[in-house]
Amino acid sequence: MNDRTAPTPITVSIAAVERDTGLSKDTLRVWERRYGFPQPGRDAFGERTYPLDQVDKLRIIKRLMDQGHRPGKIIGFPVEHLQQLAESTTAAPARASENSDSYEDLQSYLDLIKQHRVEEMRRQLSQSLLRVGLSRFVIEIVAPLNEMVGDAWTRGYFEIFEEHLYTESIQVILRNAINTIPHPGNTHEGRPRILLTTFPQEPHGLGVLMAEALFSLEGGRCISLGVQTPIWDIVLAATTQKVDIVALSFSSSLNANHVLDGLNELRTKLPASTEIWAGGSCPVLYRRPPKEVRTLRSLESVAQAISDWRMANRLP
Amino acid sequence: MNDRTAPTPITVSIAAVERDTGLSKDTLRVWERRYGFPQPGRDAFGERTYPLDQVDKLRIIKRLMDQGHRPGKIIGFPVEHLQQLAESTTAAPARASENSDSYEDLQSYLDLIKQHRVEEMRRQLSQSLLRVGLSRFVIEIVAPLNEMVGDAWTRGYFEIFEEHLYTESIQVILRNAINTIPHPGNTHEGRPRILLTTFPQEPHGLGVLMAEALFSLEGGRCISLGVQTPIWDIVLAATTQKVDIVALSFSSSLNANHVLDGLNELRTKLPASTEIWAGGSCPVLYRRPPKEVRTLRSLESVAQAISDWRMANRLP
DNA sequence: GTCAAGCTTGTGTCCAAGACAATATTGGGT
DNA sequence: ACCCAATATTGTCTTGGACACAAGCTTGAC
Repeated sequence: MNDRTAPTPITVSIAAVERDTGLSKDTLRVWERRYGFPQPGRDAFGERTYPLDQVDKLRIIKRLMDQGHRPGKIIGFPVEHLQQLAESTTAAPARASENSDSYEDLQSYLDLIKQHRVEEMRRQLSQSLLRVGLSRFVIEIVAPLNEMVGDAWTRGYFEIFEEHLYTESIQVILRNAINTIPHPGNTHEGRPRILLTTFPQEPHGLGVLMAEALFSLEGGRCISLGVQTPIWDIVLAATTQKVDIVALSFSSSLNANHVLDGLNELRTKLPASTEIWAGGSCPVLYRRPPKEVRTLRSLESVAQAISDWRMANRLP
Repeated sequence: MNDRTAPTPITVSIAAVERDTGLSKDTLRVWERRYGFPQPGRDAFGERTYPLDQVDKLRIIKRLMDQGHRPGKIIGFPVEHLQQLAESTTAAPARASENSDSYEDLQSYLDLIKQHRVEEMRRQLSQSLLRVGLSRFVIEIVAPLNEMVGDAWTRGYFEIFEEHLYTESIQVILRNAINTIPHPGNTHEGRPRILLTTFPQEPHGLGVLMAEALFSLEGGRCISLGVQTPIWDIVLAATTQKVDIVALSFSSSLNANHVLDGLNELRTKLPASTEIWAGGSCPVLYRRPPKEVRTLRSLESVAQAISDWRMANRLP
């Protein structure tokens, strides 16, 4: 580490490559051994020195891997081919299911992000929120937008920082809106009490925030732990906070077995009186829905779920 | 990695220890070889399994190293001795500067967390905010509280979920407060424009949020990317957003070399006209401050830094 | 045709002991 | 008391082998 790059600025150390590409040192060495790429030179001390063009290629490969490609398949391709591959999937698949009007609206948000007009995007989001109300805003605008942004990133149309800009904006708007929801009066005495968080492997927090908005609108009392809470701590928190429901959000990037195992473990450690609700875009939730866990297939079903809970627990 | 902790929940893998202590795998192995500590057991596959008490001791050692101690000197001491050492050097100076009154107040927040009275804590935080104003609230209450909560967690006094409850509460209060700051008028035309984020290894977002509050109060225009932005994306965002300053937050758990290398690399990739400001509790920032980077040793210096920038750039 | 279970291959992480540059500390000479 | 050189400490890099976990493919049941 340090400035070995300085004397010969055309090559960088393995630590720098790890930083720049996100590929671990171990991975870099094992690729070199197995695939013959990258093929760094050596400095006077026998340590690897990576030319910049190889680092660039590694960055592209990493990006394609994030999109689902496997290293062994693509590592041999020349850079031009890889770039083609990254851009070839960029074509926009028109979404037939959306009605054209709202789809146009949503698309305009993507354009604003791509043009980096963050303030204008926030202004328009706020306007939409005021126009349609928080519930419809979350269900009809934020949720599909999330998906479109995720898609756009997968296709390489968005850079990571553009996704960050979007996420931060939505977060600001949603948190602000949640703050304006009046605290539940005594009609339901703030029940159910709902603990919201994600598993340790899940860093995405927008799902939790959307759920918090909808639950709060229904008069539930939300206690959010943010993201990435270890299972044992979820149990501790649920117990000490005396919650009725533990609600979890799962994105599609998660490993199916981890999700199911985690939910089962949580189920055994929580008292039976505490319900577990799971939602999000993770496919396994709906293809092999775990027993003893309520899966919320869509955000529209949140209101019904709360209503069901109140019915079952004899609350108005 | 993964759930090898599940069958015997009292030990953790080397990757988990690296994540929790900030000590690299290489360092952990070489300490074991040289000093005989830590001394993890082995699982069925011959891989290291660290008991939790050893992880705790490692955390204390890391902390003492951040204060200038050297591993070889202290690694043999028993835990109690290390704790004494840690408290004798940290506790006194930090608290002495506070008047006893406010220290009592801060302590009462910790008690509220420990009793899980989240709503009451938020109410009191809001009151404090109203009483002293956002600037003093951030500097005199949130910052020392963060430190105390971090301390409490390393000592095992807090569970992870209690830290999450605290973090979430502060986040709600701060974001709400930031929202109420009126947008800068045309006195400074919203300059400087400041990009805020953290490096990929840094998941803690409170530092960014505190900085955003203070910068905004000074009339700067903040663009936050949230946490964990790759260096290359920081450069892209800084360019497209035409920011004057890139501000980064570093917690003490980060590896010193990674921080310095990352800052140096960022410096070479950003145009010279873009300043880099670095703040947070990471000791290396102040023990070996990198050239061409402005380090903000304390939150109080934020106002001065903004003022300096305006002076240097001929703005009122 | 759909889905679960079993099998094969790909892939990342871990292990070992040795080497050495970078940083901190000590000692000696002015 | 100050500065430079010698010495000690410490973190990161090296090699090649091993193996668990995940993705993809095939088989078989309904």
